Amino acid sequence: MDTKYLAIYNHYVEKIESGQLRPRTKLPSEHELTRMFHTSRETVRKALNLLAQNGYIQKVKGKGSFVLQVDRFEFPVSGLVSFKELAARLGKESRTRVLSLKATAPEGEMVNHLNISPSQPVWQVVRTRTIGGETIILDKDCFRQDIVPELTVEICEDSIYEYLERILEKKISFAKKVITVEEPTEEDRNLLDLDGYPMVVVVENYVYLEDATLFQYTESRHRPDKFRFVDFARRHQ
Amino acid sequence: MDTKYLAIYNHYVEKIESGQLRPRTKLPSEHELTRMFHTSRETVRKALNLLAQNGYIQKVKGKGSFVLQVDRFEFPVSGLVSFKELAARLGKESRTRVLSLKATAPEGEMVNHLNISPSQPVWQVVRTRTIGGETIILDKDCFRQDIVPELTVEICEDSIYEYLERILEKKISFAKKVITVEEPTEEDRNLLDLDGYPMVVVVENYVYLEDATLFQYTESRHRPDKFRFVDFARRHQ
DNA sequence: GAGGGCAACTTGTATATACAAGTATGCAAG
DNA sequence: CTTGCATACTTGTATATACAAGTTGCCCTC
Repeated sequence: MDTKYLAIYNHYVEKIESGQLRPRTKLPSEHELTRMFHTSRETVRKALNLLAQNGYIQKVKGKGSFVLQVDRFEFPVSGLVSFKELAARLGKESRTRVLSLKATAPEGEMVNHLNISPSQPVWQVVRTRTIGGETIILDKDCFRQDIVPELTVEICEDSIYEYLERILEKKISFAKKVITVEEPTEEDRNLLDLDGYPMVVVVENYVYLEDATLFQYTESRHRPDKFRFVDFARRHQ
Repeated sequence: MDTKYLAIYNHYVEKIESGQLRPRTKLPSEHELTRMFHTSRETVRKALNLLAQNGYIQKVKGKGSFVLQVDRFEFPVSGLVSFKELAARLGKESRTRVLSLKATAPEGEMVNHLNISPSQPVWQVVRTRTIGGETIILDKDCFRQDIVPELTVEICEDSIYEYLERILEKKISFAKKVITVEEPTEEDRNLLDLDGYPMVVVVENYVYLEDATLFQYTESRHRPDKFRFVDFARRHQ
């Protein structure tokens, strides 16, 4: 709700996600919107382009903007969403257990993943995620200690992202994800309710701040039957 | 190379992907770029915002635009890329085999997936993809026949996307993907070199045209060890 | 009735301008 | 040496205008 164009964007995100605007509905034309929101056409267009980018509407030259079907309440949603946000959306009972939390020098692969010197200490966190009584996700996080100076079990049980953004006022900017499928390790078998499943889905996550410094590497290991990734992509710009 | 801002965008995509511009390099300021490209600042900003969206650069208020590390030559790349485009990028020897191609009424699930009436005939194509001697992907495509009137084995062996865009001049606009992991079916076991792997990665793909009509549903079934999905996402806009 | 063409609409691109806000630099005062 | 401030830079937002290009509907002509 910061700027004008974000206000317009959020206004329509709400209307579309809540179902007040059905798919195939035509939005008012850009000229009408400028009148409705007492602003300029370029500002309206910024909002509409954002909506189109994120899959809410489709713009057709000469015709107008039309509401698309959104079904982004699936698990897990594409993009950058924390476990806590996800669980809240699903409305399911969930639990995060912190298995270990230690400050160490980065070990082996971590040096490469975080692209730092071995002398730069890091936080290493291992957590399991339980939904509906089943332990489904094993998260192994690694944070640069110079960026996250203090970390407690309580914070890890809650939401690390929330702590970073609200308390430390660090702004998470973007992330790269790599999804692969592997055989479970001994650790996976011990910590997860694998239920006989012979593979795990591994999501490697590289998280960057606004100044493009890589400050977190996460390996998220999922039981395959509970894994689901949804992606929306436009072919050309 | 259509419009000015796309020309600037493509100019820097090339320079960044080819390595001529190293990560952490600072781009010229927006004012400088307007002079360099003989255009206006807003046009430059359109190009830069596109670069930022797609993970090529990071814009920092008060500082400038900086080149990010791009490693999008991984397999398969995120977004909407056809198998032929992918194979070309990887430079590997690849082969597409058409196992069946028939025009039928949509069966069972297809009616739901394509959201059409049972009287609307469709093309059903089953293909396998072989890379480096191993048959790794099983593709089951379903196209609306009113949109794709003619389809031959030759086209299916080449690239259906290319045929659609170049010959039919249909413009693919966006797609939704859902990635899950399942146990292989009898069909998977017969047609793929599963090599003992007990699961397959299933990518459901819903492809839409510019007028937002859903015209294709594809189920792409991958051998898990050869599957890889890369995603780039910005947290806020 | 069929077709062409004009007019009025839509979104897309490009330009110019103004001000806000974050960052870096250097200089002067303490 | 440190602090604070002014200044010149950077990107972000907002506005107004013009024209291009695709779509729709209407009217006129044949």
